[in-house]
Amino acid sequence: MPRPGRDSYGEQKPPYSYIALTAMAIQSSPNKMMSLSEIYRYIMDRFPFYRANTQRWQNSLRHNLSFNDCFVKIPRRGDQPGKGLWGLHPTCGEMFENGSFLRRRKRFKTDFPQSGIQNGVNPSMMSHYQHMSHNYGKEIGLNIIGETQIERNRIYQAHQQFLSHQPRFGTFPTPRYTPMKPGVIGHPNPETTAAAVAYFRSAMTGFRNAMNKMAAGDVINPGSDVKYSMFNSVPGIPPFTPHQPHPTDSKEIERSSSVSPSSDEENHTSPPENSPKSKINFSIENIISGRFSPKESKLREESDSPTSTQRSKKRSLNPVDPPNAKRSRNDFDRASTPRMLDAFPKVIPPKPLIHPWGFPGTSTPKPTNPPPSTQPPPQFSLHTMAHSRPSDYTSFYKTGIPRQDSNESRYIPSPETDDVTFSAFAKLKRFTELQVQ
DNA sequence: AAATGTTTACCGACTA
DNA sequence: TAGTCGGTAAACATTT
Repeated sequence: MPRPGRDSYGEQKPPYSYIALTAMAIQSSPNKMMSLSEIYRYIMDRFPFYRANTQRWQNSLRHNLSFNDCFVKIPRRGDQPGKGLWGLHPTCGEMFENGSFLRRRKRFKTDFPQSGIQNGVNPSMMSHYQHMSHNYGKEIGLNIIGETQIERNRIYQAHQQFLSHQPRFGTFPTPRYTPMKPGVIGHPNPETTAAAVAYFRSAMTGFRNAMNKMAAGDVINPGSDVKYSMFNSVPGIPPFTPHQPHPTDSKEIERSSSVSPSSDEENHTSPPENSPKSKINFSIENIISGRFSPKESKLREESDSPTSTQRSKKRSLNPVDPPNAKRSRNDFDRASTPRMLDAFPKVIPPKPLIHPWGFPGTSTPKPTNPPPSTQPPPQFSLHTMAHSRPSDYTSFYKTGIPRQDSNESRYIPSPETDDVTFSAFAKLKRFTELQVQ
C-alpha cells in the first residue's frame, strides 16, 4: 500500500488525520510499537508541516492516543528505560479502507461483536502479552505462564475474547489500587468503593472466563493437555475442571459469600447493555474523591468566584444557556465517567459478616470476644490504606506482609465500610496469594 | 520539572 | 436533523 515519502507534502498540511498519522508511524516500525517521542519524530521527519506548532498538534495527538481504542498502551518491561510504547489494537486492521490512510472507514471501538478469535497474532502485541503474563498474571489468578510462544498466544487470544465480550474496557485492565493520600480523600464511600470493586472484578472475571473457556477447549486448542494447569481457582467463578478448592476457600467464605457484597457483585459484574464505553482511570482515588464530575464542581466554584468573568474564552462551561438559545449538543459518543458510574448497581452495604481483623477464609484466628485494641496485628484494607503511606502499601502489595516498623497501628475499624473494603482488598490479596498446588 | 497520559468540552464538517 | 468524526484547548493526573 502506498506510503507517503519524506516531505511528500512540503509545508502543506498532509491530508491525514492524527489517527492515520499515528497508525502510519506505528506500522512503520519493525515491531509495531513506538514511544510517543518516536511517533512525534516520525511525523516531523516526514511532514514538514508538523515541524511548527508542536505543542498544538502533539497535544491533539496525545489526545487521540488516549481516546481511541485502536491505540493500546504497552507498558515497558521493568528492565527497560522510558515510558510505555504505543501499539495498534490487534483487531483494528480494517479501520482504513484498502489500507489507505486517507480515508477512515469507521471509528474503531472495541465493542464490535467479534466472532471467535482472530486468526493470526499481531506480533506487536506479543511482548505486551508476555509482559501481562509476567506482571499481572498473579493478580488475576493466573498461575504460571511460560514464555513460549504458544502460551503467549493464549494470553493474547484470551484478551481478544475478553475484549469482544467486555465492551467497556478497551485496554487490558491493570488493577489500579493506588494508595490513598491521608487527608485528601477521607473516608472511603462504600458505594464508590464497591463500584471500583465491581470494575476490578468484572474486568478480571471477564478475562479469566475467556481463559477458562479456552482451557476447556471451548474456543481453541481442543484437547490441549495443558488445559488446566495454568489456572487457579477463584471463588465465585465456576471452574471447568473438577474443582480442587484452594486451601483459602474455607467454608466461611462460602457461607458469607451468599450474602456478602462480593456475591452481589458476582451477579452484577456485566455492564448493562447500552452502558457507555470508556477508558477510565478507575483508581480508587479518583472514584472516592468524586473527580468524575468536574463540570459540576467547576460550576460550583465559578458561581462562587468573583473572578469568574476571567474564565477562559475557549473553555466556557456555559452553565446556563439563555432562553431559546441553541443548546450545544452533549457529546454522547464520548467518554463520560459520571454515566459510567451510574451504570454500576448501587450497593447497599449488608450487615458486616467479616471480622475486621482477618481476611475471610484465612487462617487468622477469630476470637469469640472482640479483641483488645493492642492485638491482633493490623491488617490492611482499602480503609487502612487511606491512612497509610505509599511505601506501606507498596511493601504490602509486594510481600503480602504489612509493614511492622511503625509504632502506630493504622487499623481503624469502620462498620459502615469495612465489609465492602475488606471484600475488595481480601479479593486483591487472594489474587496475589493464590498459587496452584 | 518535563514528558507523557487521560478526560472533558466545544466546534465544524460530514453523513445516514 | 441527529449522529458521527476529527481537531483543538485545556485541566489535571501520572511517570520519568
